[in-house]
Amino acid sequence: MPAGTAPPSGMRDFLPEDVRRREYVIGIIKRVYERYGFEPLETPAAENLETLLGKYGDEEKLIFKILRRGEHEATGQADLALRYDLTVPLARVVAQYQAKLPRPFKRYQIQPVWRADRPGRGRFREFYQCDVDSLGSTSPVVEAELCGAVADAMTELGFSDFVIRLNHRQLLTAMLDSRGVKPNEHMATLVTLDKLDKVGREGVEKELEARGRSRDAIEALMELFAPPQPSAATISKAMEGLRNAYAPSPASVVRDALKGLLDAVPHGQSAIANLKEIVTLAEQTKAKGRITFDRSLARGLSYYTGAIMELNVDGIGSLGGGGRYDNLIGMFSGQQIPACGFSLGLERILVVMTERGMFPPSLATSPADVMVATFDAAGAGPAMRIADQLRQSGLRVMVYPDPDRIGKQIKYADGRGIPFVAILGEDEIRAGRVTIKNLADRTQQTYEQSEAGAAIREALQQRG
RNA sequence: GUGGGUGUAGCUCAGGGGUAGAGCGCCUGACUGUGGCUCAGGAAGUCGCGGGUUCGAUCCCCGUCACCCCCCCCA
Repeated sequence: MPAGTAPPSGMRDFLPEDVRRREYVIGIIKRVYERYGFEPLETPAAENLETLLGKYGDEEKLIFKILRRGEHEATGQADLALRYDLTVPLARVVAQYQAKLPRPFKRYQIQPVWRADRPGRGRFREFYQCDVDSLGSTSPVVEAELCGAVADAMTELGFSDFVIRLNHRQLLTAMLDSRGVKPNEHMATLVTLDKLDKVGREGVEKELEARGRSRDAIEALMELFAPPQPSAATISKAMEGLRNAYAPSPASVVRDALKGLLDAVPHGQSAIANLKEIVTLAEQTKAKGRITFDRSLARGLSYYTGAIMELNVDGIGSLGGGGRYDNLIGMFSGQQIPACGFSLGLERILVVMTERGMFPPSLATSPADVMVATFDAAGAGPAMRIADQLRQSGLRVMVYPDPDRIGKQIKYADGRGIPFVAILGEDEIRAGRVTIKNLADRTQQTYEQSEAGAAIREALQQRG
């Protein structure tokens, strides 16, 4: 086996069938985002290295760096890097074009990003993100609308079991402060607590112990982050018919949970008020009944400053996430512009949709409606002429290029799912006619060449 | 980065110290202007790579690489 024909690890080739599926999903997401007034944006694959550094926290080791070129290449130094996400490039763009862009500015962006991660199920080194962001407003309307747009897109894609988990960075900070966790230990502690939904309470306690936390400190943290679930009955009622592990909660349940937290963490007051507003507003959107408050949701990126969100379905990691990042743009321009966004992971969505068979059958389309078959080289000219004629009547037409045995040509068309073959032999050419063979019902009929297009269109319509 | 598993034909995989197998796919013909079925034939593999043991290794041993799963992290 000749080695080295596989694409780089964690990166994929997309064969025609793959591209159709991807474009189907991207098309739906775009259409939904456009409905909310988001505008398209694209940025280069690479950014100056300094643009990316210092924005992500300790995930920076996963950035794909690009060596300096030419005579400087030997230094092994990098000056560029492939973009790690779409949010930091957006912040750069907004800082760069402040005068040109409206405020608020709403944009969506669907492009690949690169991470030097170890590939795994639903995890790639090159993958597409579908970002929506609103810049220039601190209103909770922004968060609520983003949740609504994401829920709308998921629903249009056919998902019925997704949940948007919600939390707040400032609330997390207040919670950790209240239990005596030092600010420089916040991130590491949060990363551990974030695993509550995956490894459970025991797993988290073990990991905290391994990180050197005292038994008392762990108790205090768990009491706050993983309290016994008094409302479990309410929740299970609310999620009747849903089989996912993440339970959406009615807005009232979310508000009750937040009220309870306020007593324990008075310093989280403004964050809690903010979350309540978001949840209440989101009730008026497609996110209604999809949102749940999750006090252990942390998210790794360090640029978040306010509300944080994560989109989940059962069986795979998150399908997307986002949050508010009011200070990021200021890192580029000096002028603080508040911002909030949400990112959908296209590949994860595709993995789940493929497993669940969520693509419409019409996606398995053929490359053409008609294939023109000929018997000898002399037929090539007439074949191309009639192909052109058929295209003008709105059909997708390909010409089989070689005068292979006719059976082989028909077999090719059949194998590609092309429903009709236009047979153009000596007899037909002489008579100015063409034989149209319907592969599905094995019938064929000879037409005047000028009438063939209409006949095929009609037959196609009847097939649906 | 950790633990486990797998590397044999284009694909899915079987086998086994003595020059390599199946199914599917592909090509040719039966059928010189008609596909899905059938039949006959054919092409195609330094058995992941390097070393060791052996008269002889694809098989046993050591190393190495790649891929898959778990942990980890994320989209």
